[in-house]
Amino acid sequence: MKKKVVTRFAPSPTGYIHIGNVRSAIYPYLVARQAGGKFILRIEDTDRARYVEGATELIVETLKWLGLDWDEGPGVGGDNGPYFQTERTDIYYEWGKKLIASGRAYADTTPAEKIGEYREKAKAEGYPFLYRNYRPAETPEWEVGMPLRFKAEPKNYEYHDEVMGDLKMGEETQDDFILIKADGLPTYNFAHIIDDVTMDVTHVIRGQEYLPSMGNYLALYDALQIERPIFVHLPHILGPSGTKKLSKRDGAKSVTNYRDEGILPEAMLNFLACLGWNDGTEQEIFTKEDLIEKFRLDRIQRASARFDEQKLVWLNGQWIRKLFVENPEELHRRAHEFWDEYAKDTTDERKNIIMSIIYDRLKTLADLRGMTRYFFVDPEVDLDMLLQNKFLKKMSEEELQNLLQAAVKKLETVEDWTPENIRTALNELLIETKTKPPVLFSPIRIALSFAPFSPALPETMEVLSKEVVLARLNAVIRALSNER
RNA sequence: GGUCCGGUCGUCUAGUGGUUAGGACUCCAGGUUUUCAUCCUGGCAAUCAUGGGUUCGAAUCCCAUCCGGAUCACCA
Repeated sequence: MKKKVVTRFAPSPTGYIHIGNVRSAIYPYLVARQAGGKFILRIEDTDRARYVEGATELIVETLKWLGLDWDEGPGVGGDNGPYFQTERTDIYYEWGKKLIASGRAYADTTPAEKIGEYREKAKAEGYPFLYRNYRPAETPEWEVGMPLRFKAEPKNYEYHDEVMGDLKMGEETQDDFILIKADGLPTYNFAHIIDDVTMDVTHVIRGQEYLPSMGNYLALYDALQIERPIFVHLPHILGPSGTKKLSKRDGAKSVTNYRDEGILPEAMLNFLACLGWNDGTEQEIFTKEDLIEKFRLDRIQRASARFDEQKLVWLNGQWIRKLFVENPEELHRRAHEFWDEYAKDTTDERKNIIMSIIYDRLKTLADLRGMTRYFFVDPEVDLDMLLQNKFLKKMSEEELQNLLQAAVKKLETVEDWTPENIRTALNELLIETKTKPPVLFSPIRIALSFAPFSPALPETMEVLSKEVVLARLNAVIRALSNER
């Protein structure tokens, strides 16, 4: 019988999840869901020095936001727990003892300074440092509190990686490495293998920085006589300069930063999944369901990809439009926290109307703040914006003033303030003033909003109300005459 | 330095022996929207890292070189 697919995301709680490492959560999730298997969240918290309070919550929050639900792990439990490595020490000790019994692990009380000396010596003599060349002759019986070291028996290993293909690890890649530290906690190198086997994990999906350690891991699977899982090593995501892998040290933003900047989780998931993966077609927009259906491990790119925020923003614009068309209520809900503080006293109904005329100009939800402020408060009159406009540059201030004056007079006559009536009035005005559309409508648009973008004029005017429209036009007329 | 991985438009990529090397983002131009943005159409843009082979034919197969990245912890 074929084994049930089990994948996992196993972050260490040392801070937020950034763009560079979230793919190692997305891909295992997709693999598990596609196969109808399980996706486990495991917290690798054995490094007490780098442990950050609250980091687990941050991880949970990020995964939830992206829509990556897990079947076992913090918050949901499961039969293979605990899901925090610090709570699993008995399991590691048990497996460590197996290795001691088979002669493949030994207690190593060599002081760090001594190891440092060996390393220096090897470096000075110009050959690679391998601890197994300095293995102590006599070792005490192991007990918790002593470092436990793997005893390498180097071999040539071959293995298959779903992304990288068939690979070899020579003897020089295998060494005596620490399994359990002096603080009684296991190292990643040991713990992840024990956890994976005890949790029946079938696919190890992680960043390719672990590739050079594969010799040691393969040796461990071998010594423990456990079956190797399927290996999937993901290429790195590079920062904007393209020269370095994205990392917190170099200011990589957290996934939730993008949420706060108005990126939709659907867009983020879509973007990240397609950074270094594609289905071979020209499709660009993928829903989570599309991804679950179409994702294939063997189509993951081998080369590192650069993170391009511009494309993310474009994709987000696509998703905002898609969401408005398919589920406007949901878009309104998501937009809720992004409205300008000036809008706090505005009814949801009015906000929804504004959204319906502005949504196709939004690239991020955060654009809402700057792009809709003039609906709530009178904008500051900025005559330069008016006078520098490409259609109005040639006009004198007097001409501009007359034009706006004419607009006021015309709009005053509109009784029933509907977009249709406004449109009709503006069209008549076009004929009466003998001007071209850009020349007439640009100053009106600018006078009403003083914003770089605004929706169609009649709709904007309707939402603003007749009184506000007339007041703003008059304010600009006054400003122009003061200027003269 | 040793080991490992990689290398197609500026960026993300399609491509597995025969293609005018295709698409997307960005940028530019035109059009629609009576303005801006959206949207549509078109354009710029890769001598497929370089040099050798193999072959009638190579981005695709082989070798070498170069360049880039990762990793060499009682971190993960």
